[in-house]
Order: sequence, then structure tokens, then C-alpha cells
Amino acid sequence: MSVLFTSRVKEIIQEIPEGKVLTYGRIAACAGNARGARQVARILHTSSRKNNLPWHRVVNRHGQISLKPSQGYEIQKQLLEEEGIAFGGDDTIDFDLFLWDPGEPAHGLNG
DNA sequence: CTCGTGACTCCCG
DNA sequence: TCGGGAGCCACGA
Repeated sequence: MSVLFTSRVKEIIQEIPEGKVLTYGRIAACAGNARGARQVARILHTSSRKNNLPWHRVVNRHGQISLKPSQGYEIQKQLLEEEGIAFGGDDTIDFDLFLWDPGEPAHGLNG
């Protein structure tokens, strides 16, 4: 893709509907770099400082929050629960219920 | 422009 | 099943 990776990532993140989540790898892959999961996290962090991206709707490939209980873990989990997302006994999110796919328009996008 | 870091992920033993 | 290493590259000083 000619489009920039960062731009793609931010675009995708902003498309995440409420009550849904995405994984770093999923975003990275959709943005053009299946190995750019780390960059996604970077963009999230940096971009969220200048933009109000729904960074809390992004989790690792295990559906868990990679953040630390002192970095924002509780905050992310808090925001997710506010949207209706539930966590398992292991603080894990069920992808079968909350995993969102960038290919599925959630706000009525009709092409 | 250059160097160092990191909210990840896949592979191997 | 668990632990360590390598690849990716954008952001900040």
C-alpha cells in the first residue's frame, strides 16, 4: 500500500465501534505490516497524546491488556467495561463476542 | 540526521 | 507448557 502505515493504523483504530476491540497484530496487518504490531502500540500511545483515539479498544493477541496495573491497565479495563465489554476470570476478552474486524462496517458504511 | 526504546508477535528448544 | 531471541519501524531527545 502506498498509504502510510501510521495513517492506516490510526484510521482503523478510529473505526473501532464501541463494545468492540482489536488486536495489535490485526491492525498492523490491516495497515500493511503484519510485523508492525509494535508500531501500532507506539502510534496508539503517541497519537493518543495528540488525538483522542480509542486506544483502550486495543488489546494483545490473547485478548488481554498488556498494560501494567500502574500504567493504565485498570483504566483500559474500566473504559472497556463502560462500553459493555466483559472480561473472563483471567481478565481475558472473548474474541467471539468482542473482536471486531476492520472489514465489517459498524456504522453503516455502504461502500 | 542519528541513537535508543517499546501498549507486540512468531519461532525454537 | 514455559522461557528466550529476533524482526519490525515510528517517536523522541
